Amino acid sequence: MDVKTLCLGVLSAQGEATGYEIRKVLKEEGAFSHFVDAGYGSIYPALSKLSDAGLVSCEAQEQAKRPDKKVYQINSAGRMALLDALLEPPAADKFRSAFLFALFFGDLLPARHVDRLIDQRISWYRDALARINEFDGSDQSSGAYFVQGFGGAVYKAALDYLETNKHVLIAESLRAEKDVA
Amino acid sequence: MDVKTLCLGVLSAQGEATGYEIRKVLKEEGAFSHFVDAGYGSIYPALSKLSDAGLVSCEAQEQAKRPDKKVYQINSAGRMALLDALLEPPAADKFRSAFLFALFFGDLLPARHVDRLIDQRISWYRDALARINEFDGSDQSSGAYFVQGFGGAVYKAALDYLETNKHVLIAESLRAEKDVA
DNA sequence: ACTTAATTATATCGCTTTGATATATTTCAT
DNA sequence: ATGAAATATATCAAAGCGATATAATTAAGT
Repeated sequence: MDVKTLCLGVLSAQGEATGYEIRKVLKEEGAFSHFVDAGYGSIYPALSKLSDAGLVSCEAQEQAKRPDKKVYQINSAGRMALLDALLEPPAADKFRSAFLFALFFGDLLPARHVDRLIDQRISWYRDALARINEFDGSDQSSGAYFVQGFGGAVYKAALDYLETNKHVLIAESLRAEKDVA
Repeated sequence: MDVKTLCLGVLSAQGEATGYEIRKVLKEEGAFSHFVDAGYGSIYPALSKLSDAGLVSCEAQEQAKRPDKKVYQINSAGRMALLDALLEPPAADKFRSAFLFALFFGDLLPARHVDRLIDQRISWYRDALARINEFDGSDQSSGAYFVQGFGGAVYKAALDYLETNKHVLIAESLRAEKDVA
């Protein structure tokens, strides 16, 4: 997904925003953070290009002794460009997990390490689930609500699986360690 | 996740392989394809670097009228490097979905389009689920089995959610379209 | 009251990855 | 026999990533 489109989406949903604020929505506590990602290195150039293309307006507020604060806002041409992008066939979902890659080789690793890895991931998923359920559904668009529900369902399945099956893998891992000794 | 580590992992699990074969395991029907991804543009340079660093051996088989076929094999230094990499704290899981991003703005899109998007994603998840369940658990390591189970659980949750909640979103979308007309 | 840490905010830069493309042969199906 | 798909390596521009620099402001800890 093109970062320009992501920026247009955020500006469309949130009204005006700075690059800094856009990154927060895409990467940190924001509603989009669960399924997109973009850092400063792509957001700032994207906003410049959008501004050059006339898809957003940029109001530079002068500030004493620090760089101008640039507040961006989507315009009607930008809204059309966003729609065009949304109507194109979306790229395949992409899931990457260094955690699962490591667990795949769990047999080579100390049981203690595997145990810690899974525990950390369990608490990560717990946090993510809590974070996604924070949003109140009532004031959202039906699309946003649907997406939130999807995320919740997937997180819950991942969490349940880890909690239910953790001990099986650990037991196996401990058994393998004893065999070596 | 560094592509060099991914290559070491595949070579460790599969024995000897060419760059072409490694890509298949990481990207297409392979066991790793569900949670990692790498193209030729990163695999070939990674294999060269690994070879330079003495972590894999490379047997170049001369072939008439086409470039040498380079068969790589992990060695003991490579196995140690893999272990080192696996013991490091794994990067956070990353999930990206242009599909969910589009659905977030479902209210702006024609109901027919939303309908088609969801149907496509349902059949994608059905395929993925079938593909992941193809593997027979009996001959796998316990780590691989655990990872396979995780993938299956998550795919199933995603599929169930889409099938159960699709009609709600579509109904809402159709209602919105009538309101405009 | 004082200092430390976190937050706000923009920007750059090297490195890696991506996605597409080029090339050339063999194998399989029609 | 002809076209399509698979095998296999390689390169390249464009994009993105992660880390870092800068600098002021605000919140928190002691």
